[in-house]
Amino acid sequence: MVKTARVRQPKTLSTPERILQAAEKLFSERGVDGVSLREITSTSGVNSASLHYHFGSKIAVLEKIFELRAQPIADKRVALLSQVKLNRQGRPELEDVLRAFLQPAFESLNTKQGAAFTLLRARLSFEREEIRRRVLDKTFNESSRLTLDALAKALPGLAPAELHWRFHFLLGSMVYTMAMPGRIESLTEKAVDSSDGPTALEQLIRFAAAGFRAL
Amino acid sequence: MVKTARVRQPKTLSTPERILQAAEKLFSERGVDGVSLREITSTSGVNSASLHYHFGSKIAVLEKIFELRAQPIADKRVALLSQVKLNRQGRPELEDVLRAFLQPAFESLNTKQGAAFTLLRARLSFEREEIRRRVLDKTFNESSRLTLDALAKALPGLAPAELHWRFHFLLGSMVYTMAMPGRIESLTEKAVDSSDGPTALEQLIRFAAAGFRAL
DNA sequence: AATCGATTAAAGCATATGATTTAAATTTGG
DNA sequence: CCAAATTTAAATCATATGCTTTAATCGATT
Repeated sequence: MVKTARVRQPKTLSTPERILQAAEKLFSERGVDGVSLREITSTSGVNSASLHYHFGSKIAVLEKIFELRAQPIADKRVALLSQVKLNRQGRPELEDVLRAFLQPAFESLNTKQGAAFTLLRARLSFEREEIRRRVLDKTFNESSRLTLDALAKALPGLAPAELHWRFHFLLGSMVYTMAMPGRIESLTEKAVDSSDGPTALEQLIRFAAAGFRAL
Repeated sequence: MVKTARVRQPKTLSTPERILQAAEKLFSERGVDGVSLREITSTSGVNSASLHYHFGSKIAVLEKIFELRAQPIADKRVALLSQVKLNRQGRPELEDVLRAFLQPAFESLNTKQGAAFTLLRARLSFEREEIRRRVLDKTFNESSRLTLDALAKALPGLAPAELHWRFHFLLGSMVYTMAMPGRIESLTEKAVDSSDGPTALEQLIRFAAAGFRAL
């Protein structure tokens, strides 16, 4: 056994990148409070002084992660929403809106890095208020607002209160599903594999579309 | 300002009860890892040696909380499920099954104590695997299994895989809604008040029933 | 009054934590 | 090549943490 084995990555990654990658993984596995700076630095093979040099604090690392990864997802969401076709009445199809909203998050489950961030993002919905507000809301509020508008257009008869409740439920299903890869419900063990992004996406779209159309 | 003010409760509560109540509240607000033993003891006005005397560790406190509060909810669920009426074909109504499953959790939102536990339970869905498995799964698996069976009966045409996915989404919506009292989505600010248990319950039943019936 | 479980204040232990500093070494780009 | 930027090992700080112990006291039951 080599003592204090250096975990030198193939050096395609810069030090800040190594830190962010390790932190992303650790945060997603055990939450922000469950991870220490020392774990981040030892996992990434980076000196603690270097973390301090580049970021300054643990929360700053978290914020950087979001800055880098959440914005593209939100942007993609906005782009997809703007591409949704309108029918003769100038209304989008419900399923199209749902897909535009959900797809960017789910498709990132394909890459290892994306999956870690997706899990982190889901986990963060249940993190301490302070942390949540700091990084989550600001990033996703714009795309969520646009989605709500599009949903309202797709469902002209639906009262705003109902729409908001159902969007809330959709968020819950989405976040819960994204937060569960691997850790399968003991009950649904064989049937549900939340790491299967495409299937999860299609299933959720079908479920939610019917839910939104209720009554 | 009184120094080291003792927070002597009206002594209707025993020391273990005071510990459990304080821990329940703190855990629900900031998660298990976010709370220290010292916070629990100082909030409850109980000596740390007393916590050690009665429980032995932080996790043991958490397990005791679940032992006391989760079982009644699961029991009530089972009771309500057994009372669901069957139609001529011997099938339960979907909405009745959903209500039997959801009601016990949502109605506990009414009392302050119940709300804290409900929030804790929801939060725990996203806690470290080890903690989750330890307290969550074992408590709710039986009632969930019964619910799945009843849902299958209410939806004879539905493939098992679909059923499991949709039950998974239902769990997500439920947990997410229960975990959000107070901390309102900035977006749905006025429309959605997750602390309004009865409304949340009815809305979720309607949404989920339609979702389960999709296709 | 004596007994025994419950409770307390107080201190302690070993370890972990977030953050910071220093001084030397290394890498990088102009 | 050289100066600036980066990275490193190592140590340090003050504080927090989970958990434990001791010795004294309280309170109710016998």
